[in-house]
Amino acid sequence: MKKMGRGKIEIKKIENRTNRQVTYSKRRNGIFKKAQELTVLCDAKVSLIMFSCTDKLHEYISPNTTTKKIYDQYQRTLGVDIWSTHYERMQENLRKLKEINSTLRREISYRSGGDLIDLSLEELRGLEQNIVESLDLVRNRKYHVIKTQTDTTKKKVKNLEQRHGHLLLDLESKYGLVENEGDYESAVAYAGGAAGLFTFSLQSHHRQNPQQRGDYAGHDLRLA
Amino acid sequence: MKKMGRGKIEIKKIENRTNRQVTYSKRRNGIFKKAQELTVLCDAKVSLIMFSCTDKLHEYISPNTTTKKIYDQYQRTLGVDIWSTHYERMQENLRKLKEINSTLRREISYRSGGDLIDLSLEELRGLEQNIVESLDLVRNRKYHVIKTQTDTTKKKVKNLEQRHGHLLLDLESKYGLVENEGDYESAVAYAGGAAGLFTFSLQSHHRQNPQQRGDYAGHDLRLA
DNA sequence: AACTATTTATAAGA
DNA sequence: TTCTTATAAATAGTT
Repeated sequence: MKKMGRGKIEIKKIENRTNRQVTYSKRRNGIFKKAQELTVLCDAKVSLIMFSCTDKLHEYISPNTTTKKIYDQYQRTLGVDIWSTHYERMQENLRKLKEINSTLRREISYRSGGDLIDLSLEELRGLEQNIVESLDLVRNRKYHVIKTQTDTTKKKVKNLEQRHGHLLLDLESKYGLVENEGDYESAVAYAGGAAGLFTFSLQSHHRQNPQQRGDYAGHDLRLA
Repeated sequence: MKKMGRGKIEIKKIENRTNRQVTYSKRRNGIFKKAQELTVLCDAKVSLIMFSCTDKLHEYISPNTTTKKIYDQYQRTLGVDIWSTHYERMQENLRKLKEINSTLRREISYRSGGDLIDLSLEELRGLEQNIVESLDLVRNRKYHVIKTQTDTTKKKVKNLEQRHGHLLLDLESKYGLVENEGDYESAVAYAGGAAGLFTFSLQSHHRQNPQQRGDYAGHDLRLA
């Protein structure tokens, strides 16, 4: 058993994993002890955070303070805190978003007929013109949708009528002339699904319930 | 000269200021060296922040990393990060604002006649109704503004006419009958400031330049 | 800041 | 991991 070999080591990465781990553990305790002694002897505040090469976390923090406090003071002392880029950019983003938000709200308000007192006659004319054009677009779209739905419904009806006709012919060829067409409705019901379209189509002649207006103007857009 | 006395010290606050300062300085260097050695020997990452009792800052940070990175990893490792309250609340705020923004944009888009493909027939009806009502409000406001301006103009004209009449009477009483009213215009000019109102009033019968529509629809609302 | 007697930390071995 | 111990390193008191 040789006891020789204890001695100076070169300061470079210890390649032997176990050895490195042992040294890490020992020296870590050494530094922590030193940090604690410094804290006491010199009335200092120390934050010491270490990650081993396997990313194990070890920390020393002086008593009567916290990591956050040290860090806050660190930032304050450096003046430009290390988050400034990230953090201030965030703050700037927030500010911009709020500004844009407010612009958007104002625009919606104008378009809804609010805050008009702010607008000049010229601006009012522009706004009116703009709303008229928008209304035109909305109406065109509405008519398009109605027409599409109507066409679809017509096709369905036509299709049903054809099928009804075929049914009648079938029945006639199998059982002779059918005198009573009272089964028509049940035939439609049997077709399934299409019935709803009639209801919808009829609805398109009802007037809009004024309260439904809120669906468009009533988003709760305030911030929490 | 006694050389004795070097030796063990008790770990408690050094009361002598100078002594404490010297010890702080020496031990600080000692710890920094240890930290650097640990970094190299064990491939660890170390963040060491110290404040002296006079709040002087000293820092060691392992090469190839930053204090921010260490603290970010520290947070991640601890799970609950110490800045969550401030930072994450900010992030949440940003998210909400963006969401609201997008809602507002959609609403404006609908109101301008865009993205209508997304809307059901019922929604289109609501939107149309809403725009009709808004248009009404805008038109009412426009008429009100026009009427107010017209009334103001009328009053100004009436006032000018009166003053003109008084002028004529004055001239007449001083110099006898005035036959030529060619001075009317200069009299108006002399009244000052009111002339512009005629111009404005006349403008109100011009048609809106279509390009001015952009005043309302053309805000650049994209984020940078 | 430099010196050095001593204490303290620690590398290698068990 | 922890203990041991020879040796290296740190440092308290001094200059």
